[in-house]
Amino acid sequence: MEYNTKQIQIIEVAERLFANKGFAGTSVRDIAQEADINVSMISYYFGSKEKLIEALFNVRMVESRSRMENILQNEELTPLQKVNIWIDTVIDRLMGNQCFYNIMMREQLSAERTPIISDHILELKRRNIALMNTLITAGQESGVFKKNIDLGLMTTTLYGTINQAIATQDFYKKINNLEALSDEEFQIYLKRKLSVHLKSIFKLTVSNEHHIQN
Amino acid sequence: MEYNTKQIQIIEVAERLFANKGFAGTSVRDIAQEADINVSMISYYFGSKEKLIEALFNVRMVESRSRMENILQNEELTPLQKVNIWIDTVIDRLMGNQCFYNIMMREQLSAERTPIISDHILELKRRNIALMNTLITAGQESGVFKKNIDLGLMTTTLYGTINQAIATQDFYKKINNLEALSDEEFQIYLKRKLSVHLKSIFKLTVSNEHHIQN
Amino acid sequence: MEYNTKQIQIIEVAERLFANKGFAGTSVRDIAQEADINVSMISYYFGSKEKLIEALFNVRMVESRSRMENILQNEELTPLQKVNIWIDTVIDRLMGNQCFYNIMMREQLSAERTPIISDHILELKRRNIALMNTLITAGQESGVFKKNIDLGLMTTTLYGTINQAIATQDFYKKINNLEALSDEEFQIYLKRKLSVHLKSIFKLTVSNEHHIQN
Amino acid sequence: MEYNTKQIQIIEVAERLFANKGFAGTSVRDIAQEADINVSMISYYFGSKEKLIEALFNVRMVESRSRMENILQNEELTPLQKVNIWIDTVIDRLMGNQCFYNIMMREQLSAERTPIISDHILELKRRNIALMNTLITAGQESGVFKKNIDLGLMTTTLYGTINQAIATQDFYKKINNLEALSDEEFQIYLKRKLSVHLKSIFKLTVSNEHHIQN
DNA sequence: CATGAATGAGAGTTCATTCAT
DNA sequence: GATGAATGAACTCTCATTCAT
Repeated sequence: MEYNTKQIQIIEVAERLFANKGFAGTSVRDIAQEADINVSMISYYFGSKEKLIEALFNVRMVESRSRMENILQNEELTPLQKVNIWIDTVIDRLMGNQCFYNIMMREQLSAERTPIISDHILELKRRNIALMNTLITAGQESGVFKKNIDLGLMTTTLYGTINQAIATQDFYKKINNLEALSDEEFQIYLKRKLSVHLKSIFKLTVSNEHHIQN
Repeated sequence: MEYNTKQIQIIEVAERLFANKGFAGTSVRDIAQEADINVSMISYYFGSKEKLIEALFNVRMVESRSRMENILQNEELTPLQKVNIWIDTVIDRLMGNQCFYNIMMREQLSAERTPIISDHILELKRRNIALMNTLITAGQESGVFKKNIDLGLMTTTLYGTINQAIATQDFYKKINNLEALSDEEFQIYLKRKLSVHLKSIFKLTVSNEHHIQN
Repeated sequence: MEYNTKQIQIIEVAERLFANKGFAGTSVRDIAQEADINVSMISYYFGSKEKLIEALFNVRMVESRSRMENILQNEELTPLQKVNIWIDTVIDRLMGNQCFYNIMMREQLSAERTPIISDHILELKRRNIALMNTLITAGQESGVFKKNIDLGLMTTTLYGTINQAIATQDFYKKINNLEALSDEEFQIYLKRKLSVHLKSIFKLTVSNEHHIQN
Repeated sequence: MEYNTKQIQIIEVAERLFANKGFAGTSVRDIAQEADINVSMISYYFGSKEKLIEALFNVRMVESRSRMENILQNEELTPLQKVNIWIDTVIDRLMGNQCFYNIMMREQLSAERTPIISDHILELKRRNIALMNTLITAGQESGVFKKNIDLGLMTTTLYGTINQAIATQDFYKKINNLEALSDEEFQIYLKRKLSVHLKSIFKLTVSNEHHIQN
């Protein structure tokens, strides 16, 4: 499905507003005003407000596809290095698309799910789990990773920690007296912190390396 | 602030609906219908829809107060035991009030925050961080906990993992072929899994014990 | 029809609010709050909001009765003196019950009249016209008043001027730089001005005296 | 500010209803029904019910502007002739826009004034007083008008008498047995009566002419 | 192809009144 | 006799969408 310039523009405005005010809390008039278009354009271009958020998911989901497949194919990296790169990739992806992942989080919290969106999310998760499974299994076979790793929960911790960090970043800023930092500086700071934190957790939880180190 | 039986009933219905459909996505007529009361009752009892969600936060926040203070005061427990009990307490609390914590999560995701609610959340977090800080510091002083623990991120991982697990429980059920389990059974299963998983992470990340054990 | 203390209290509050915000613009809750009583009291004591304004008219109309009859019976006064006293009486009555006459004015402006109130007003006017008619006729017979006086229009001018003066008193104050005066002082000032003004008009219009004077 | 045909139509319906039932007593549904439009049109075209009445004042106020300025510029007329023409102009204006001046009267009676409307009224009055002032002063300078004329009160009498006559026209009709007359006939009759009556009052009160005549 | 006008449904809230006590 | 709880209707306004052009 291809979208023209105007549609992309609408989608981007909608993405920001849906993230800030929620889907139901955002009116098509809000979107139209921010995007500087006529209200009827949303229905005209997408059919309905519902279809607009579906379009948003289409665009963002397609974008995120086939980005991670490459990590695994690099044969020069150790499994742990791959895990670390993967962690950084997820951090970058989530932090770089906070609006979108905010909407996705909301959508997951919702009981009244739009099938198309649910399908998108489900597929994305399956793919992520599958990729990670390949990665972990390879590590286990070469003996550097523990057996009995609950992949589902590890993924939950990875995504959950990042999502929670994004959702509560204002609080984190306040608690750690980082209010002097600019938005950009703080984003970089938080990414770095999350990276170290999550890699540490994964190393300790997943790998056997620390046995040797200590 | 005290609420009568009818008000409590309305709050409970509202809690469920706000969790399922979001605040903006839930109309006062939806609530009235579910609670089998007249639409005007919401304004009558709470003043407005906005005030209703504030009342909800008042009730739930008051409930959760002074539940955890007791853990720390038990002098027979080791710091790690306290951390483990604390983890289980948080899991029980979040999983036992999924609706409410769903709403709280949504509220955090929102840019347009209700001041009263934001204040509630901020205060709750400060209290949690402060409590955990006491706990961790005690462990560090007795030498069983590592230095340089980022408490903010540890808390983020704890709450983030549980929240993510709750938000994606349907997916988790599907992935792990647990669809045969009843809702109740699955809740118990998930709690157990989360407990083991998070305790493991905390033990590995926070304590020095594994040096000796291994 | 007799009203108890509480009813009188409600009527007085209602009178002020109806004057300030209009009948439709005043809610029974406004009245109840100002009168410091329960909302249901209005219906309880008067039957309905509609009946309340009727009660108000009952009370005020009864009060104003038989006040003017005495003027005519004083045989020591000349017809013109009687007219002048009558003018002052009307000024005092209207200015002293501005709230009530405000409501009466509004009621007259309304197309959707309450029959009982309309009847009250109609009866009051008939009485006033009849009284004045006696007065004027006596003056005409004794030769001091002109023939061909349009009593209806003279009354219209009398009441119209006073009502207009009351309605536009803020403007009059501003125009004549009287804003330094206290409310009470200004009321006295305006009464005096109206008295002189209207007496002058009536003298010139009604009596033959100025022929002699000049 | 320009209004399209539909807006003008709505304004006209609103004018009549506001005059008949008051602003608060008229619902937007009433207006919509009478104007045969959808309820939402009022908000759509004017923003709100409040803005609708402001629009009404905008329209009517603009209309009445620069109508009277011409009277003064005619150099062939004597001051008294000018006053008489001015009286007829005011009668025509008020009687020809009874609905609007009814609303204006109500607005003046209200304590809770809409600033924009109050400003309109204030400005209109200032203009009228200023114009009349020019007229009277010229007459005084040429010796045909008395000194010491209270312009404010004269204006009050002029407008007050006409407004009162309009407000009580049903009563006047009844009192003078004019119920056989059609509405139109009665309007003409009343205009004529008011004209003679007010001109007489003004002549007697304002001019010195009658000194000579008698 | 794109637009602004227009719509009916539904939003949250307030209304005058009634009911049970 | 008096009250506070509760009601259903009505309020103004905004919603997503459709229509005519």
